[in-house]
Amino acid sequence: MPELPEVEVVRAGIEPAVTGAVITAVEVFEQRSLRRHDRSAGPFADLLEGRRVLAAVRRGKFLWLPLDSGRALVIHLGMSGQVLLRASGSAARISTGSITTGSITTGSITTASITTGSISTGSITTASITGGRSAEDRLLRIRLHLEHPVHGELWLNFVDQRIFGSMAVDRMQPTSDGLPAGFPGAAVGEWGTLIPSQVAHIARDPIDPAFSADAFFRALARKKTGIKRALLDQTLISGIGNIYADEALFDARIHFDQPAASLSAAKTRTLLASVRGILQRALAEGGTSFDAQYVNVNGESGYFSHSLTAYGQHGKPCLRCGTTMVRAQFMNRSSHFCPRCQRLRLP
DNA sequence: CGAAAGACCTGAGTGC
DNA sequence: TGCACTCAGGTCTTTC
Repeated sequence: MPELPEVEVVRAGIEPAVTGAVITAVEVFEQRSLRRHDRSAGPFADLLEGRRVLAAVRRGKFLWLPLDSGRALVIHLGMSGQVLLRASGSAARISTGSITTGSITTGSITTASITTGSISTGSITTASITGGRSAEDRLLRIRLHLEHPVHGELWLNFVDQRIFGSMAVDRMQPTSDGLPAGFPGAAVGEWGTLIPSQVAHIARDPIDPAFSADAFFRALARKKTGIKRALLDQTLISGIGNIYADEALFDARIHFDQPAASLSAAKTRTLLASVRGILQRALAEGGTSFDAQYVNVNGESGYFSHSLTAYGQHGKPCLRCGTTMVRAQFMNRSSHFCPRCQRLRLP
């Protein structure tokens, strides 16, 4: 369940390897991973091969690589997607029975063995071998071959168990406010204020300098739905998923089903501060590097699970008051909260 | 039009 | 051992 911090870790991780690189070849192993690609503009691979990548940009959970063709490669990780850098020719997809896949030595990079520890929330849980193929092999959906002027030949592997994630080549359009489309905001060239058409309807995320808190508050006041549903609505505020929604609501002491329009102005400001605090803390903990990108884009430990105070904490005492945390069904998923700190207050 | 429900997905885990 | 079933949830589509 990659949310904003996890996607930013991916963006920052691949940025130095993809910026300036030329896409020399594209392999698609799973057509369903191209579900969001509009073929009317041309076949996916044809629109990529020979193009140079200009940058790596993110808004909310969407990531895109602007290309010198004027289009962009849009990446969404869905629930289980990963973007993994590998040295060209590493063992993934061609290994035969070795429990370690992709052991490479390239410059400062020493290994790229796929993680064997379990990741607490989704993604690849083990490097289990099936028929001599590692999890990364079996779940590899798309591979881009890159030629970088400094780093040489690289593979960018798109790995995705549940195929909720996707890649697509999309046309660009100006942002509605004329401001930089995402992070990083500094426009280097004219693409800075252009956004992929399929990302244009997504709101800015709360750590975007151009995010409008007032517009968010006004949108909340208009909503005839619960606050958590509003937090998960990417057209109101982007980057928040089930985990960080629960964390922020716990921090702000708000019940997940509290009507959004019923929150006081002060309470909505508190909530936004909680959201920002949670995301910034996760970002600080998830700092990554080019090297780390070779191992596991979600970080070797997977999620920022060690810092969770609400999500998955049902049955454990509330960190504030000691009351047993509970889990409730909500939108076909789970909400975790403290029944004492986060009471439903009907108007 | 907005809100809610359904569809899309796979593999780990559970109960019988 | 095997089988049916449940669960995880981001986003798009369909329904009301």
